Amino acid sequence: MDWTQRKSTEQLAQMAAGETVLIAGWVHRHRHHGGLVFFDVRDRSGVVQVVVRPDNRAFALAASLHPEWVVQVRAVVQHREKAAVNPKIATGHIELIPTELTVLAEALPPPVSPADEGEVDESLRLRHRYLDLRRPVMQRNLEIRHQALQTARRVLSEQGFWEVETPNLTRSTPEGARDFLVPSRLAKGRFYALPQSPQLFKQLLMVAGIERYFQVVHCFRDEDLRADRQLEFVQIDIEQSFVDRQDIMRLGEGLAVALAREVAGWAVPESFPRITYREAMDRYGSDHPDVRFGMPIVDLSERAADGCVPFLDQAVKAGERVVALHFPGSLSRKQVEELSQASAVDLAWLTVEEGQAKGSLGRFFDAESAQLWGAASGTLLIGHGVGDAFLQKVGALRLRLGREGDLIPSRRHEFVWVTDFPLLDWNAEDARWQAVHHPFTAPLDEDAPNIERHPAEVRSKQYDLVLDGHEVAGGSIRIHQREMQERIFAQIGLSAEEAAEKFQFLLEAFRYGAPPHGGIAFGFDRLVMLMAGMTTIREVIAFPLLSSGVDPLTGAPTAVAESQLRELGIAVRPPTAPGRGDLA
RNA sequence: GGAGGCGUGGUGUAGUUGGUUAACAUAACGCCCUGUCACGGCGUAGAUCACGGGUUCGAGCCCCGUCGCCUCCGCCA
Repeated sequence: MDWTQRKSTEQLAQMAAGETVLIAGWVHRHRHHGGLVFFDVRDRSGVVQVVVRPDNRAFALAASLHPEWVVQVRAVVQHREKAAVNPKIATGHIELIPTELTVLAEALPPPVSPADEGEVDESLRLRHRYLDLRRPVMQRNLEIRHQALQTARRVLSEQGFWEVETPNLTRSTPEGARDFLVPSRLAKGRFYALPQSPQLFKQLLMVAGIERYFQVVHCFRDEDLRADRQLEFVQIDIEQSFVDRQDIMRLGEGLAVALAREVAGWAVPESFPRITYREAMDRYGSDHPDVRFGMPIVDLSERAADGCVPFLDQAVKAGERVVALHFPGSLSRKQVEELSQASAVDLAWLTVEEGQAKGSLGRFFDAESAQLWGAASGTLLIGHGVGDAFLQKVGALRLRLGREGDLIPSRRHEFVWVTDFPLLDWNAEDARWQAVHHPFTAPLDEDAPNIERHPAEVRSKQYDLVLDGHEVAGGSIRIHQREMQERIFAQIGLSAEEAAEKFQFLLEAFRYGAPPHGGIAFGFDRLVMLMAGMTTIREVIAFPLLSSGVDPLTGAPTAVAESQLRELGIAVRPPTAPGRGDLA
C-alpha cells in the first residue's frame, strides 16, 4: 500500500472535479436511503461526504458500513449541485464517488460517540479517552496546545534561551506541597522525589552561567485536584541572569502576547496593566482578580463611622472595615440571604425604589442619604469584617454575582500583573512564618531591613500574571546572596543546620559566584485551557486524571506485586489502622 | 477533612403528593426509502432505577448509611 498518495479531507476542498484521490479515516456518519448511500469519512482535518449509487461496485459494502469503522476510499472528486451544497462543512461543496472501498478495521458501537457533541459522564469519557479524543473539539484543543508549545519554544529560542532538561528523580524538599516519592532499589529505605518545580535546578543553571534557560517541564504536587489543578501538570519554566523585575515581566508579556495573538487569535495590548497585591485584595478580594468586569469592592468605613447605621458604626469602632459591592440589578431579600449564607459574610443591603430607601438597611436612610452611600441604582450589598480573609470572601461573592448577573464579557480576555506580594505570611497552624512564594524570593530592597522586626510588612519581588481571573504565570527575582538567603531561612524557622542539610548544594553553589537572576513559570495547562475556551484543564490534557486522582483508562494507581515491594524494601501498612477504642 | 450538586436501558434525560406494565430521545438490530448531511418512516430488543439497610399494604420517589463522579472551601511555596 502506498500511503503517500493519501490526501487529507482538508486538502480535498481545493481539488478540481474529476481528480482521483485516496483518502482514509473513520466512518463519521452513515446515511442509507435504500437506493443511495451517503457516508462521511472523518480524519484529523475534518470530514468529507462519499456518495454511493446502486450501480457502484462498492454499493453493498458501503451499505453495510458502521460508525467508527476505519475505511480507505479511492474516489473521484465531484462538485455538488448547487442545491446539494452544505455550507456548514469545509468540504461541503464537493463529494466523493468511490471507485474502490476497503474496510481497514471494523469497530464495536462506541460507548462514547465521536460524532456526538453532547455532554457525557467524564469518567466514561476518560475510560475511553481514545474515542473521546476523536471528537473534533478535542482534536482542536490538542492542536491549540501543540501550537502554543511551538510558539513558546520559538519565541524563547529566538531570544537566546536554551531549553535545558532537569531531572525527574531528585530529592525531597521541605516547604510547599506534598512530594511524590519514588523508592530507591539501590539504596533501600531511601526515596527520590518527583519535582514540584525545577526551581533549585534552574537557579543552579544560573550559577552555571547558562544565563537564559527555559524548559517545558512536568511538575508533580501531591495535593487535592481541582478543575484547574492536576497531580501532574506542565510549566513553561524560564530563568535569566542579570535581570530585575521589569526585564522578566517584559519577557513574560512578550511570550503571553505571542501566544494570545498567534495561537488564540485574541487582540491584546503590547503590555499589561499592573496592580499591587494590596490593590488587588482591596479592590477585588483576590490576588488573581478577574478584571474583565467592574463592581469593585468599595470601602464605606468612613461613611459608616458617621453613625447613621448603629451596628456598622460599632463595627468600624471595633476596628473592622465596612465594604460594599454595587450590584447593578435588583435582588430579593431571599437572594441576599442566600448570598450571605453562601459567602459566609454577614450581608446587609440597601436599594432605592420609587424614591424610597429599601432593603435591610432601608429604615436607616432616606432616598437622598442612600444615594450618598452609592445606592442610586441597583443594589448595594454591605458587609463588615477584618483582614484579607474577609476581603477574599467578599471577592468570591463579587465573582459569583459577576457570573450569575452575567456581568463578565466572556469573549473578552484581559491580562493583568499583580506585584508587591508580601514576602512572608504567618502560618497559624505551625506557628511560624512561611514564604508566600518560595524561600528563594528576594525582598524589595527598601523592605529588606524589616525582615526580622516587621516580617508581615516586607514586600517581595514576586510577580504573578493573571488572565481572566486565573493565575497563569508567577515568578520572582531570586536571592543570589548567601547572607540574605540565610536571613530568610532563619525567619521561616529553618535553622542553619536544617537549611544546610536540605539546601546545602544551593548554598554551596552561591559561594562560587552567583549572578543576580530571576524567572517566571507559566502554568501551561491553564493558559491553553483559557485559549481553547475550556473550563477545566482536563479538556486540554490528552490523558488526565479524575479529581480523585484515578485514571479510569489504565486503572492507576494500582496495587503492585509483593515481589516488587520486597525488592524495594517496602511494607505497606493497612490503609486504615483500627483505632484504640475499636473492638478488635 | 468539610459543604453543595448529581447517580434511572450503551449514551443523554423525564418520572407529579409513594400506587398497577418505569417514559422520551439517541445509539443498536431488522424491514422500507435515489440527494441526504443530527436524513426520514415502521418495527424489535435492551433497566438488579449506584450499593446496603429502614419506614410502608406498596419505594425510582421518603429516611439512614456506603460508594462513585462534578464543583467549591481547606490544601496547592
